[in-house]
Amino acid sequence: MKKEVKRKKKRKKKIIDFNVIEKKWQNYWEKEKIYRFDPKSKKKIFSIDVPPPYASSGHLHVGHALHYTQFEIIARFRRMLGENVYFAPCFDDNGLPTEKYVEEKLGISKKDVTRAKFRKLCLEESKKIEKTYSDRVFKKLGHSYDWSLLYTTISPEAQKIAQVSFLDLIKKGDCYRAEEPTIWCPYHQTALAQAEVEDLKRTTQLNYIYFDLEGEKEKIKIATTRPELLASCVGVFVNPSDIKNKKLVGKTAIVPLFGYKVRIMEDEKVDPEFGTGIVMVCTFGDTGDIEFWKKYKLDLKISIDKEGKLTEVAGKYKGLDIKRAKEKILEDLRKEKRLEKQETIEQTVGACWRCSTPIEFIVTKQWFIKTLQYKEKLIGFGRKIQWFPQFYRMRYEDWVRNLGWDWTISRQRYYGVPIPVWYCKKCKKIIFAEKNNLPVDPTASKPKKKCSCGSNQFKPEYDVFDTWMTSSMTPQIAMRWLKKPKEFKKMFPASLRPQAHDIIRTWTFYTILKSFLHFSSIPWKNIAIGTYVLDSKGKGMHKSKGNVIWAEDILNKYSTDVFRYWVGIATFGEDLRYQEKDLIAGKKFLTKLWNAFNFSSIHLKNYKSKKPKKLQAIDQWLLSKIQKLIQEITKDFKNYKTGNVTRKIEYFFWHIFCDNYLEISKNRLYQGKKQEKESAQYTLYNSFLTLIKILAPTVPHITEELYQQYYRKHEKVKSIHIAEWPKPVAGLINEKIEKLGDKAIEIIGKVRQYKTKNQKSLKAEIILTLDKDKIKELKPFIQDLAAVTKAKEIKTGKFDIKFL
RNA sequence: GGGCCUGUGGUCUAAUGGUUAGGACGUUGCUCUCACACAGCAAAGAUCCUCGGUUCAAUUCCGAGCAGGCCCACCA
Repeated sequence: MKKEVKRKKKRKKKIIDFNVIEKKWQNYWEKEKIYRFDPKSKKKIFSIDVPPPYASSGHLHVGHALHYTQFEIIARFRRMLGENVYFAPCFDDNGLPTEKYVEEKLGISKKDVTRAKFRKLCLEESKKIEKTYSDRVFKKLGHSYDWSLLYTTISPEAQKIAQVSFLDLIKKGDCYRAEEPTIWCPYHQTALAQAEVEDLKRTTQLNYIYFDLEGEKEKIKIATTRPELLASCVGVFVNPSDIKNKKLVGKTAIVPLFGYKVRIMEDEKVDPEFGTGIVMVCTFGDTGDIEFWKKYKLDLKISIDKEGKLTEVAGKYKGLDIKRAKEKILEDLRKEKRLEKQETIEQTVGACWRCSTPIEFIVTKQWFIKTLQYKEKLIGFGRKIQWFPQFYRMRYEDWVRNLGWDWTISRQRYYGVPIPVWYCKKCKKIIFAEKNNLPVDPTASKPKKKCSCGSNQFKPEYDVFDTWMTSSMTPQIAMRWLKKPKEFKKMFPASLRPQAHDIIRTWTFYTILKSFLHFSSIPWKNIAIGTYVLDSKGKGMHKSKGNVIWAEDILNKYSTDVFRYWVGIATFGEDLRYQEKDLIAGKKFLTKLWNAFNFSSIHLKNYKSKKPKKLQAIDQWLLSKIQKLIQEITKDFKNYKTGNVTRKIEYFFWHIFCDNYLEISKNRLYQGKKQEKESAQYTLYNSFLTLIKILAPTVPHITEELYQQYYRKHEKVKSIHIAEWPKPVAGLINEKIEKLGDKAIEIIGKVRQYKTKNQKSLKAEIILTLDKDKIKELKPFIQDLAAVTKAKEIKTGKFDIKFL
């Protein structure tokens, strides 16, 4: 009972109020402009191409918070290394998510209001969300952005850059408008890029349909999941090696219900095992159809329109949507006894990544950027960039190699960057906006000059750009390509692009593409792929699975620095399982750091920053080890191996510094002679300062607090975050002394073990007997050895311990 | 179907071509020792996924397999 009371008292005394510390220093950093980028400085620039987050008003997933904090730690490290860090915060407020949010929040549909009005509403809402987001997320997480460099993807500057990019590519011949089969979402009624298509698993009916053969009694059976496309059938194919069907080649089939004739041809791509081994090609059911259509120059019969309804090509089925048309056509086939059977099969189809509506392939006029002809070049540029970890480069290369389409950049949406183009109503000529008038919204303005045909009547381009058209220019937007071309030149290519691996095929690819097309340059020297957070069982976190951990809950429960410590154990490119015990360990670590500081500051009260003539052996031992630590973690940081950094510091601090060095030094600090004490104080001062410096990028609040409490008055620099990163001093590395010190610690361990086994208190006084050689060797450590093991006497002989 | 990554005590992980495979969490015992019981000390706990190969020597290198994860493609 007494014990309990005493325990509680003690505990109360030592608790750190993280909340107070965090707010205090966040305000201080802001007030003192600690993280300002200095455009005039001659220091080496480290520029970061930050992923613009979509500022959702909802909660923030731990994975997302980790991702943004992970490279923020790198920014802090580089700043302390003495580099001029260009770290611009940003928001992505361009595109469908914003449209959807505004529609939901205001209870309107974009179709109810004018385009201009809707865009205005989107802008207003984005601004509001971004404000709360930056306060609640970025500042709360202690991020060190230079807020004066903020940009948003819908800002006039960003729009201008997207439009300039477009015009430049038109000029270079890398951008064109064409009527092509395009990936189409019938729900959103817009074209999509290959990257926006996701797999959708579903069960469907495979229908076996009889086709007549011209001039023959025999019928053939064709299996299809899309009977509604019968009206678009433009050819029938079999595999040339398919014995049972080969005889059909060259004959003519008659399409049921519609009665027209199509040729039967052969192609190796046909799988003789699927269905009946006979395929009908329609324009268009899937990418295979497009391939056949192009390869054999088949007819074009468009039977599905932009809204997903059947066209006049489908005759009496015109106007029906895909689902109804399928039902009706199957019904009619059944009536005509042309439907042999139906099989239920599992099928994966491409679907719109936002609404999961299966995509269609529709021929429309769209704008494209050339990609296919540059594949090899783009792979080459990918190799000029350093990837962390390196294997992710393979993902990029695989994607580039397998590209099947040029990039469709036009979207049939409302909110987005407009395509700066008009069409002459009279002669249909395309009129491009003038570069110095950008950004321009063609629906709200007119070309400055008449068309060359003399007409003054124009039809604006209503389409807007794919959001990646802007996002692919983030290095240019972030570093003010158009506004400050001189500074831009100094910073480009950027130093670092941090990003998630799931958007290598989009963001990475498009950014490299643009940089290649506009500048013949790589966009950044390094790309670091962030950590992907899984749940404790190793599964991805998804709202639908109910296993999501919210960052806010963790921050409230454990504080920002504890959260950041957890971020610190992650390594770029490696998955991390979320486990609460990791946060508990982080919390313990910070408490230990706090306590070690309390101890140190007591003994450093009257410290005179003067290096003693001779450092004692144990001090040399610690200083030697710390030089190596600095060497290693500086290298690890440069290679984005942040997990190693944290692990190494943790081990050093806990086991070398606290468990051994401090314990051994206690005697000297409490009752040592002047010389001994000064040596210990010097070492303590410098090693602890080094420790909080190397921890500062990861846990910026507590390290600032400790720095300000004690070191500021000695070191003068106004924040630890702009203090100089420790440099390893080669002269302090001493292998011999390290080995001896390690041996002394080994002996201390043995003595402790012996005492525990014999159920003696660790304070029990002993006589320690050591080999003659060992005593000689360990002479510099004998005094410490005696003090820590409570050895009254150290004698020569075989290793032996006697209790007094 | 193709590509990439991973596989170490109960759990999470580290290092390593050659002594007792390191640490954290958890478990057990002892100790409030003057920074810290959110601590210290100690103990128990591992066929280093399986099978082959290279080697004097493999948990480590190579190959195959199994399992998990991710990306991509195909699916008429």
